[in-house]
Amino acid sequence: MIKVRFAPSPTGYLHIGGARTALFNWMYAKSQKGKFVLRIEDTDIQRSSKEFVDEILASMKWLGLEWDELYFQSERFEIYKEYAQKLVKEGKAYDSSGAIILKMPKQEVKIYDLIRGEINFDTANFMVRCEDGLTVLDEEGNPVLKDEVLIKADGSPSYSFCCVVDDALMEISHVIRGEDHISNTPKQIVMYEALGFTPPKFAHLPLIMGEDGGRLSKRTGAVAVSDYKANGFIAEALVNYLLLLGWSPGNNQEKISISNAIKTFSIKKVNKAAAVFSMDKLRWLNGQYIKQMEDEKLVELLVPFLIEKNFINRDFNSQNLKSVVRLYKARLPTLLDFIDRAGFVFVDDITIEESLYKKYFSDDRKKEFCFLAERLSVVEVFDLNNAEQVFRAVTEDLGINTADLVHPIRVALTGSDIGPGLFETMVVLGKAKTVKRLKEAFK
RNA sequence: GACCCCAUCGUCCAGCCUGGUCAGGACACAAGCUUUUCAAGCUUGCGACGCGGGUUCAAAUCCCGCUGGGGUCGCCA
Repeated sequence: MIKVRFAPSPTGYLHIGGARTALFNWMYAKSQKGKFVLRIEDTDIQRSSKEFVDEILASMKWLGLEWDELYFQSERFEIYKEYAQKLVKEGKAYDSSGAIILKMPKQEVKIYDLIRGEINFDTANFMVRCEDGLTVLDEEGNPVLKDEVLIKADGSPSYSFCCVVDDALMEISHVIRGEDHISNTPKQIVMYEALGFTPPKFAHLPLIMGEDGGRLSKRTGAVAVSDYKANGFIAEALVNYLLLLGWSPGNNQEKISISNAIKTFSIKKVNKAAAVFSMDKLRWLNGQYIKQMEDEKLVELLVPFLIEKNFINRDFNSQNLKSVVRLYKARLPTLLDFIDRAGFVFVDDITIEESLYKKYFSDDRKKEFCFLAERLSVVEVFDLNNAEQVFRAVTEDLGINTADLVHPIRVALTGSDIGPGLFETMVVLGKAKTVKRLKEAFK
């Protein structure tokens, strides 16, 4: 039975790197018909918080990474203590002013990593060092090995120890985690051996780097999964982007659902090299998902953003909203862009920037605008066809170039000189607002 | 510094295991088409096997070294 786990620490939000680790664990479990365990590593009582636990659970659900079992390490302190004391009795660990410390044996440790192959360590390299960097020697002149803390002086267990005890007790078959954990794997293997447990198989995922090549940080883009949600990203798009970061179905496919991905997912095919996170590509992919999404679904996702902005209230007209959405769905990298670009539809009055005013309103078109407004105001059915016909007739009557009027009018109606076709925009805005904004543009 | 990991376009990924197709796709960038502006879409272009040695008839692919990047060295997780 394949069983994997994702073990975040609730000392911060679920970040993009953790999400990728969780995703790969989840995919591996699903592809192998195994189980996915979520283990909250809240042994650091000071730094852990309920708020972060809730945020992590919510983010996991948002991404669609449901778990089969959920554990909290803070509820298992007695178990860890019991195993530590067992090691003391067996002479493999010792007390030191309240703490329990594992005696580090001098030995070679082999790790078989599913992604990287064999990795060799020698515990002789885990030496105690002075502040000046020199190694500490014993009476015979041999380096003193650094023993591992199992239980801290305050009685709380150390990370490595809980991890080993839990993985063994929870019967985790594969430990899939970030590459930053390679270095503490040999120490954990020593613990497995001391406890008489068989170590699981390991797979160390390449890290995700920021666009500057360094660590992923706030400077290089959002880090928390919840920020991506708040910034208008689609969960499926983020998952799609993340699963292609270090893995590929092998056929140059860029858009792939998680359910299709698990059909061909193989942990052995995961890349070894770290990947740089590209916000540009994520935005492009997100736009692809938005463009191909059902209108109803898109409206549903947009509603919370619109309500928050006070653009609509709870009894909004979903038919109207859907027509606005249709107009914009092909040009949205994120849901937030809809708020920015289509906001003019929902507010009573718009403001026109000084620069746009200068650029498009330097010629006084008050007469033309009002003339058009009058003609539009008597249109019975304010649809695309009629709006365009009236507009064309007006430009013909006035002997004016279409383009000379189109651009200033777009600015007058939307507050921007970029956007969809003018007549579609008018229809979506509605007759009343269109006429009003035309009349008031030159006031 | 010590130990460990890694190395194909600016970025992500395919090709590597099982040497032999002008090294392929995507993002970004540039140009064109379309057009009522902006997107979207379509077409085209730009652009990489880090370096040096081997092995071989033949190396992106196998081996070694170098260089470069990253990770870890907490009674944090």
